[in-house]
Amino acid sequence: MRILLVEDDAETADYVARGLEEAGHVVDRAADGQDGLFLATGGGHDVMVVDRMLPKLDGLSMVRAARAAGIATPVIFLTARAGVGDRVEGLDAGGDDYLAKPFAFAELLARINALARRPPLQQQVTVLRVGDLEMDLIRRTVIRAGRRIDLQPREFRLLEYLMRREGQVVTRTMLLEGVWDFHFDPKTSVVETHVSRLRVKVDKGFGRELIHTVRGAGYVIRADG
Amino acid sequence: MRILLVEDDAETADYVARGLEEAGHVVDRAADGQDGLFLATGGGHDVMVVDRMLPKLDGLSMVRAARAAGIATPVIFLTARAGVGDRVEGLDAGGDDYLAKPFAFAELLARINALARRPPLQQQVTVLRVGDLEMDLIRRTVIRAGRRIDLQPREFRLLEYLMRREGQVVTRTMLLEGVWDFHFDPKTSVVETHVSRLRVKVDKGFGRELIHTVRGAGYVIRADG
DNA sequence: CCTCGACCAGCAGGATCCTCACGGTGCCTC
DNA sequence: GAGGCACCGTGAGGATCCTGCTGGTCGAGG
Repeated sequence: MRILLVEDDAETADYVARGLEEAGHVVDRAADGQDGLFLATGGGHDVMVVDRMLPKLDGLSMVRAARAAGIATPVIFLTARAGVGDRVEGLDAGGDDYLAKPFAFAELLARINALARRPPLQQQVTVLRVGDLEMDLIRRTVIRAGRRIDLQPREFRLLEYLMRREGQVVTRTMLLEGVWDFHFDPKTSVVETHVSRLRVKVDKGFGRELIHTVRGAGYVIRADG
Repeated sequence: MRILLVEDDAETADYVARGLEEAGHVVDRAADGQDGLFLATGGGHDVMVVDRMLPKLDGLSMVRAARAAGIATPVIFLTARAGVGDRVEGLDAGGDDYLAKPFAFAELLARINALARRPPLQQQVTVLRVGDLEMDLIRRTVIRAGRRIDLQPREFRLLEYLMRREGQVVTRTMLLEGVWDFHFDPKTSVVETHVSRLRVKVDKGFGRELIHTVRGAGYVIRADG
């Protein structure tokens, strides 16, 4: 999930961004309302987390402007003030939720999930399965045929990306964007290298291969054939 | 607080869920007894609010099944019928409280708060075990392979947090919130320092290690490799 | 048989993590 | 209230390990 974080306090921003990234999300950051609005209008975010008090352009105005520009992305406001009046103001401006500082990160995460219209925690997909390969997203473990497989962070993201698109050919460009956050061509064989490493761990010694190369196109993960 | 709401009538469910969320709780929802039971057995709820009449599996049976599965979470039943006989039935099944529809939301909230403050009647977990490591929460003692281990308060909380999530990777952010009550990034190596100290006491000299670091993610406690 | 894409071993740089010594804080004792 | 002690957070320095790149090799497809 791609989340836009607009927060001027560096400490809070770092904390939130770190937590979100640990939870597997991609975070775009802005330190003031002007930059925030710019990024927001770029679109492509699933949720925005916006501080009310911001330099240059306050959070309320930023969200109003974004809404006026046709951006419908759900918004959660962060604020030091927690009065009812503020809450109404925030919701009026097009905010969807509201969180008073200081807040527990776990709560923010729960609200983000709620807003993104994802089913609540217990119901989300937490286990991906392709053939006899199994990935538990919460425990962060991968098991094939009963044997645990240890993966590096990047390998884990790569495998997750593939497994979420079982049977679908995934292009290099998709991988570079979704797994590496590269929005350009590195002109190296990063992807191939990691697919190779992944194969050694996931496919080698298990007989049937799951990761297949589609020449000229990309890769697929698939249980059959 | 995390609340499980099991209610098939969408209107009532929306109403209750919204109210609870506004009161600062996190709400997990299910529309029938089967889903409800599934979520309930996932654990982690402080209170369950359950309708008596549910599709697939009625509320009473659901709670009985949950109790049988070792779930001690307090339950409040919602019901259209308000007879004394029903009340007894509900309490017999393992319900803790009872509310007849239509009800005032404020009353539900009050009862939830009352229930959550009460220590659950069933025997709660007082001993955590991971491999040959054993933590007694009441005596505040830790024993591994028959040898007693003395831990400092913070070390104890840290180990407890890990053990309660055996096999699950715990991020630094989770630890900072759950063990330190920090809602910001201290930008120091507090966590690492304490994990290090904990390891010396818990793992050193016991051969097999229980606390593992997952680079780029966090830590896990696990008995096997 | 030639060409181009794919594969992968090896390596260096850098990010992450571990450990340790130090000092601050709060509590207890006298 | 001074002194001592236990506990904990800080930050530096070093160890470890991940990761992206290079370049040689392989093999499919034409």
